[in-house]
Amino acid sequence: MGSDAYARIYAVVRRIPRGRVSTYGDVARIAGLPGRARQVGYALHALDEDAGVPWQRVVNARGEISLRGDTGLDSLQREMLRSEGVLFDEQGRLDLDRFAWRPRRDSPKRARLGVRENRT
DNA sequence: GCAATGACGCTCT
DNA sequence: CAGAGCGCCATTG
Repeated sequence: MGSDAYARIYAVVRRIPRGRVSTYGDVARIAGLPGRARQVGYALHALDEDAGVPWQRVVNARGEISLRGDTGLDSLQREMLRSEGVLFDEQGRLDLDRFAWRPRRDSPKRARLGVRENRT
């Protein structure tokens, strides 16, 4: 534990703006750990509550909350995201084309879809 | 050190 | 579009 990889992962997650989300695979890739999406899951699982890392902004590539329901964290994550303006459909999924965070380059396509601001 | 597990992802059906 | 299968690799028992 205490590995440098975890620190990189946390640093990337901290960069995700409020009202946006990223995926495990994207976080891994941005952190310089391509193909290690699962390690992102381990890192977030071992995370403390008061670590100041917005773990709720990380979802899987389907735009769905990937937590298992037995801990109750899945509902917590959905609530936190909803309070940030991230909307879920009836299938419990969010639209990655609208809410996915794309660092280093802002796609005009996404801007056209109305992501530039979150107004309830 | 081997086998099973998992907050994942991509491809094929 | 949904489900199943396979690949991936750090972590755990």
